[in-house]
Amino acid sequence: MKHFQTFALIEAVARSGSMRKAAEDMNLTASALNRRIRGFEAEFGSPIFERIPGGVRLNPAGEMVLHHYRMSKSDFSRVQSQVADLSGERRGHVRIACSQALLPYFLPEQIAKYRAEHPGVTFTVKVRDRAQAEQELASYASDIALVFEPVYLVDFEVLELVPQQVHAILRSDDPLAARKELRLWECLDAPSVAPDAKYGVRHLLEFAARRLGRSLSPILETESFELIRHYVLHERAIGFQIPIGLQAPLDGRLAFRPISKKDVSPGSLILGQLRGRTLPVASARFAMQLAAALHRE
Amino acid sequence: MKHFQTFALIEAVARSGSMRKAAEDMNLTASALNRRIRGFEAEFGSPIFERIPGGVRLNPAGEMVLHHYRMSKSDFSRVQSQVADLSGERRGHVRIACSQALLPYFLPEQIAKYRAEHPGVTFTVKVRDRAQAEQELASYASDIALVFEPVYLVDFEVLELVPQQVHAILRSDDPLAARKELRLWECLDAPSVAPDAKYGVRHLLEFAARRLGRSLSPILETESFELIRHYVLHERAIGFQIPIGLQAPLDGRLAFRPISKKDVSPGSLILGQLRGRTLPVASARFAMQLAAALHRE
DNA sequence: TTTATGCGGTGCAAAAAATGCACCGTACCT
DNA sequence: AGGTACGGTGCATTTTTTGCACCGCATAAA
Repeated sequence: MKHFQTFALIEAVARSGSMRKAAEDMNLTASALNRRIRGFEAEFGSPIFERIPGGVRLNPAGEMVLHHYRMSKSDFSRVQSQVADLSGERRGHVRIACSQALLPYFLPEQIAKYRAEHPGVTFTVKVRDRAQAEQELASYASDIALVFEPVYLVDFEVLELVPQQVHAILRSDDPLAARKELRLWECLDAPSVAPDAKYGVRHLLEFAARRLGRSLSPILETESFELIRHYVLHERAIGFQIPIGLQAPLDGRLAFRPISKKDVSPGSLILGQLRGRTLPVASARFAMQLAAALHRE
Repeated sequence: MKHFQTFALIEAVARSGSMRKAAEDMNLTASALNRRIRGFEAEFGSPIFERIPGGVRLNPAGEMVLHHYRMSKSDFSRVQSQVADLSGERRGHVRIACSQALLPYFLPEQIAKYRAEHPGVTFTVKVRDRAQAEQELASYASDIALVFEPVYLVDFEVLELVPQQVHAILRSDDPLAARKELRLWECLDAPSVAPDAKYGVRHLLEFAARRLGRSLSPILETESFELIRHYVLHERAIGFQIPIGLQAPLDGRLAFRPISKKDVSPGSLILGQLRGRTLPVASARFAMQLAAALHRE
């Protein structure tokens, strides 16, 4: 939208820390950009950038301005979306920040389902860890978040919460695969393939292991859940993941077994939005669909 | 602010119901205005005005756009005010909607007191009845409201509440003036001068009279509290008012006596703002001063 | 029914605003 | 000391906005 143009320029400058770089990003010359910034500052009544050697940086006033911009922009697009909705168009764009575990099965299925009913709606999916996901909401960069074991929960409004028990991922020919449920110490005895420390699954495991006086010493530690799933096919090892990210492949070479609740307490997969915010129609409806689907999980 | 210009034009058109009139108000030609409106509608994706014979009218989409604008504008000026504040300037503008009773003594004193400390702050005072005052807040036309016995209280956040007993206004030579406190039936026997039905004082009196099986039959009914105060000097009659709007004139010709709480229950004088809104610095500080002053009443 | 008035909308030329280019002074880094 | 990259500015150029004149249309008065 045109009336936000100056703010968009400000945001670009803030992001790149340099007027010239921002000017290039936004397809105009540094001089024009410079004048717009200075024009805004004059009109606003106070500088919003601190001029530092090598570039510029937002000052506190600028931070406030930028926050105002992001709020306004998001509210405006909400209005736009609601208007489109009441004219029966069912258009819109949904921005989601989610944990990795939702990528292989849950989200693609849900998005496809939604788009089957509303082909005019488009999606942006950002993969974020639990801390970043909340940041995404707070800066109005995403509309809804779907994360496992979020951390702060400030300004985070829970729309749906579903407990997820940590599961072990192992080869189906592994002796342990014969069991219905595994105990944690059984898993700790085997070589393990674990997600990075920033993930909720790892956190739950470490906590539970410490309670047993043991510790997790993975032979492979990674940020990629996909790598975990595939690695256990190549070496006898145990991976960990929550069930929503798991689905038995057709060839039957992998098995998933829950770890006993006596050892590892279930974590929460949480669907949420920024507290107090009114979402655009498409996002709100999609969030409702997600909530219903999670409820059935 | 320049980036709100198009919205300001939209607001002007909505207010006057005509592009040509609005164009004149905003000092540009109808053609330019027309193009800006159409340009906005195109960019927005939907018409916001309904073209009717004789002019235009906002459609529901337009209502939403206008509401977004008023919110954004108010938030932007809050940011501006906070920035000015943190640079130590103490500038700003406070917009108040209040009941008539506050005009003679309370508000002028409070405003003068505030301006003595912060000469850079200016004020707008709108006199509104209790229903209109809440409307003022909801449309972001005023920052704070100070009203007697507000009606709806939806989206109205109470900052301070002070009970006010209805007082009778009479000539000091009236026999009843000898009493410390009056009973309602005494007042009903005398000719009365009452505020209009939309005011809280009248409402409380009617309610109390009905409880006694009596009714108020004023010889003079008016919207002007000032007229009430002055009329009782000319004919033996009883006026009604809350004490915050009363202060004995120097010549001692008027007397004010509370009506017994046994007959008329006290009403509430309420200071409030729009629920959930963050006020500009000056308004917030002035509201705090008002709250403190009311607390002492 | 005719006429008159006022409305929104449009083509075109003039005015205003934003932009691009070339250049300045300055602070930092090598 | 020299090189580089930064923000800022004067001026010609381009883009956008505006004003004027005018159209078609609907309502209201003659």
